[in-house]
Amino acid sequence: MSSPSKPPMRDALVEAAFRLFLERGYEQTTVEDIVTLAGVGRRSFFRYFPSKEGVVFPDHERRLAEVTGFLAAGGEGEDPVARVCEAVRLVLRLYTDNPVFSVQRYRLTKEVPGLRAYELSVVWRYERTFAGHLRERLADRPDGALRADVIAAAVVAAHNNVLRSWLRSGGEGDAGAAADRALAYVREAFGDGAGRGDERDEDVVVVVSRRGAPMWRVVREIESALGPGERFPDRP
Amino acid sequence: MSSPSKPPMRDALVEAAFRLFLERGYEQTTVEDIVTLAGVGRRSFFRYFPSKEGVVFPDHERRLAEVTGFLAAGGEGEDPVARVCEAVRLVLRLYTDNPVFSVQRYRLTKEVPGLRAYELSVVWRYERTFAGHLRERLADRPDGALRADVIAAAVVAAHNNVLRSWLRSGGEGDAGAAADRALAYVREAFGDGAGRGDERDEDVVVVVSRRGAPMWRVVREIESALGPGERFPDRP
DNA sequence: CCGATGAGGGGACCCAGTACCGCGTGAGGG
DNA sequence: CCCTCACGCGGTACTGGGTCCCCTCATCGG
Repeated sequence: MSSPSKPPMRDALVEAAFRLFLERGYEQTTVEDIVTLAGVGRRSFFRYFPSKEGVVFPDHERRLAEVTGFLAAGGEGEDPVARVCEAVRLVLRLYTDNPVFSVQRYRLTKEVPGLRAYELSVVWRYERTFAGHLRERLADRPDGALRADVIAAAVVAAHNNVLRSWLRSGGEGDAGAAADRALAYVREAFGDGAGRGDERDEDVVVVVSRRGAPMWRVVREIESALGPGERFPDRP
Repeated sequence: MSSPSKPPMRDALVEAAFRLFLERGYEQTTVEDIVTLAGVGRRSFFRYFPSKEGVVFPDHERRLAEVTGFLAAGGEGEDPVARVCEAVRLVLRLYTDNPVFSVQRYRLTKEVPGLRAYELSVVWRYERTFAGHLRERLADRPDGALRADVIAAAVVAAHNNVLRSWLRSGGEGDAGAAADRALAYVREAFGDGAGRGDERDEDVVVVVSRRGAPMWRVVREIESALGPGERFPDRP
């Protein structure tokens, strides 16, 4: 195992840190204060957390690894967008499984700019993981990388929207159901997956926007969109 | 004016900072080194930039203010998504107007995690500005806030995708045109923005996605998209 | 009994960021 | 002409996050 039973010292540090952060504020608490309360050496703090901000998000590193594994374990024929949506539900669960802790942390990150920045970088790593997964599966599509990036960002934004309003409510309500609704909106927006490759019946998708143009211009635009040499044949 | 003529000292600091960053690396350069090269006091550095990272993104603060003003100046009847897309084009121009500087900075941010985090927080502020604008205009829609957040994230992601590939290419190619394509994809995904704008020059926009379908099916789809009774006439 | 290993502690150090003060300069008023 | 007040700038010292190096000590295998 890579994580052979949680060291109790780590938990003691998180415990002590949050006690002090909530009591006197994040910036008014030094690492020295934390390790003193926890009864350990200052050096040990940085053995377990990369920075003072890191102690506020103690579980994300592991969850990121789990998410990566979850995506890699997906079957080949599966809808990658659906897979990513399930993965983001895993992330949401990291919050909803510990409502009190998450709400406390939310109150901190809302106030302290440094913590917001740190959280952004954490979320960014999730998003890049999702985008990477989608990029691989959408590589053969036109603008596959663009689609992957946009869809990943939309999924994360939907997750964040649901999470934030759940946190603002103090951890009340069914965040999971709200996430399902939000993610359904996203998937619908992208044609239920500009990613949903071959399970769609239609093998043709056409979008036409016409604003009083003569029809021959419409035809010309379509032909140029189709590429050189393509012309409209007669119908059977 | 709120910015009464650029202080030359500020530019000298940026100049000196980038010279050293590119020469010996970001983390190997101290603020002391920068101010020594620029021939000013250490204290002055922090008068002009909030942090060492700040000197790498010297223009974003002003551009953010401009974007905020641009969005606020938008007419009421306008498509808010279109407005946001124009705003993000403003952000892109901040990069494309100075290709060499942007590419140099890109090489830095790519390597240094601290700079990536800082850039994330900068981008986040743009995104929240966009989302705030959309939230106001979509407030009456069901799930208005969700849509606003997701669309803002998608727009930013499209921008980032275009920007990154332009930066990776060393500043070659027409990033503006690529951005138009990418943003068109986003607007298409969201129903062309829940209300299209008519400020575009072209009176015809056609997007065709073909996946090995027979041409007559393409034609049929287009005709059905055009509405009942519409048929393709002969070209002149 | 001894050497190796690894977790933890201690102290020195670097540097970003801040607070405070002191200096020159330049404009305006007596 | 001088005084002074404001202001841009510099210098110094301090706090605190983060790193490095070395020490201790416990455990374990030989």
